[in-house]
Amino acid sequence: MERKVDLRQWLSGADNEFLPHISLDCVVFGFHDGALKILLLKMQNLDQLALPGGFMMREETLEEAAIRTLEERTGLENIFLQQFHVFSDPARNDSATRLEDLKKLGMHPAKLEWFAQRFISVGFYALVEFSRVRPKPDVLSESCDWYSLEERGKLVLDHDQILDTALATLRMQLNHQPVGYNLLPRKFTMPELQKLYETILDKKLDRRNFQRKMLSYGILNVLDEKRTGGAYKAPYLYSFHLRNYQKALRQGLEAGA
Amino acid sequence: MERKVDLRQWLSGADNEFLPHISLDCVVFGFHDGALKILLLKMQNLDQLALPGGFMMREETLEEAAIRTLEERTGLENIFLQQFHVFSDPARNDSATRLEDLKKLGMHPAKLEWFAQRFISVGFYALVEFSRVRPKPDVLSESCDWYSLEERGKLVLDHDQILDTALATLRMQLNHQPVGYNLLPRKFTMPELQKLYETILDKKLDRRNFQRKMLSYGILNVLDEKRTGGAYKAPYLYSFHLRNYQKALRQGLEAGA
DNA sequence: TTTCAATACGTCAATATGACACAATGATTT
DNA sequence: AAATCATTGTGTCATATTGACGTATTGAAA
Repeated sequence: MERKVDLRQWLSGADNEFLPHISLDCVVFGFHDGALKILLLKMQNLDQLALPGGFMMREETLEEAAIRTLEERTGLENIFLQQFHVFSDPARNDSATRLEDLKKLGMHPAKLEWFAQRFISVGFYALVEFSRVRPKPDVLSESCDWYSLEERGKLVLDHDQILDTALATLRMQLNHQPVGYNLLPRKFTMPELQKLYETILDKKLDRRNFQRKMLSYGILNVLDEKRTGGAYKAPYLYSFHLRNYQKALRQGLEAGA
Repeated sequence: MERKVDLRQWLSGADNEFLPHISLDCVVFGFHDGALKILLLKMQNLDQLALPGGFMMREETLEEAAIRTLEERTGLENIFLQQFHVFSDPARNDSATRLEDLKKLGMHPAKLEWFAQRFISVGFYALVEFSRVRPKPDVLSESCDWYSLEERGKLVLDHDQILDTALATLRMQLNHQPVGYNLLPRKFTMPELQKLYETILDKKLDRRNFQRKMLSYGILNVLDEKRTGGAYKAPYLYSFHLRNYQKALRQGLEAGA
């Protein structure tokens, strides 16, 4: 029988089911209104934002811990995620004010000890379909919401660095991971796909050349539908040809070069 | 004052200066005789080979721990290394025979406990210049030597998987990391560079097109020397134009496509 | 001196790329 | 109902890049 212990239970006094010194932080990417968004938590009574994170139970893998964490935070199952870096600076979480903040939240001193220890944090990035996410704060936070990359302020601890590394990784793996498939809804238009590439690569691409190259890979199905409702000419809808897509990713695309 | 505690000291009874549950394993790549080699340890009294690994001291980063480990194993300083994956399967190091083996080595029961715990291991790959390495076994092993990828047998625990992942990572990052610079001696010939690419990518490349592409990047200095001594026509020697090389890597080469 | 096999340099057709033109569309405005 | 509009779909063309291959050169070995 599986024993599920979440942070709320644990904070309320259950025995410690987590491995010490190891944590994980997730950069959850979504794509909405032509921009990359990330999921951030606002700590209770504080003006600081933080990446959703968690700890590892004694009998699960890092990936299982990340999935557990993200299912709680997003309401989604089968989340695509990749670990990308371990952050291990001894000073990364010994912020002077951090424990004070937690004490203010009324945390029991015995539990404060847990947060006082040194943590090595494994960074994951997750790709989710924006519209399907139902953000839910965790015990320590008062809100969980989408933020665009520009409007985020300074994040807690080294979370800015984690986010930057995630972005750089996403950029490097864009042609090797199913980024489009996981960030876009099942049906999407070519301009939407292009905008996604432009956002991640942070550069403009030629509309016509982009389309030519994308179609040449044979990873897209042109659907017999158009996206009506928008202004001006209605673009075709596409979906991914999953088998060809995965095959092409194994070789590595070269889109946006 | 820095306090250095190595595995030997620690095993001999010093206080535990290592973080629990966290280990690291290094895949050290060298290039010799036109083939990729990796550094492996042979455990005492056992026919098993293992990757060089170690633990993390309470006040160092993962990278510092890996460098410390590798300096001991290779005699080199300034080793190029990259973390590439964390291996966290709860069952990865609960081999039935493993503790028995360690007991046979005469390890103190108190120290055996250390090895009995669950470990999350961070995988690093390192690129070194083969000829400069002076392999040195650690306390638990009787030898430390180069092996070609083919002649290695089954490795301990999940080290086969770690090695395979390192290779796949190396292949993917070949055009983004200074692989040639770190694996080859300062002066090298074009055929040597090509063979390196062919080995890592595991495919033949056209000699003339490879040279054309490499030279087109402007990352190589043609030296006024040739490699004499070999049979037949003496090839030119090259060295990397470090500034251009690093600039080109940031964009990502496309060699061997 | 000849032979040899590998290196250096070059050619060329096929393909891919980057930059741009123009017609078609469907909602909005007149 | 017609004109307008910004965007989308398709196509062109000069240039650059690629892949495949040919030939001359070199330095050691025969």
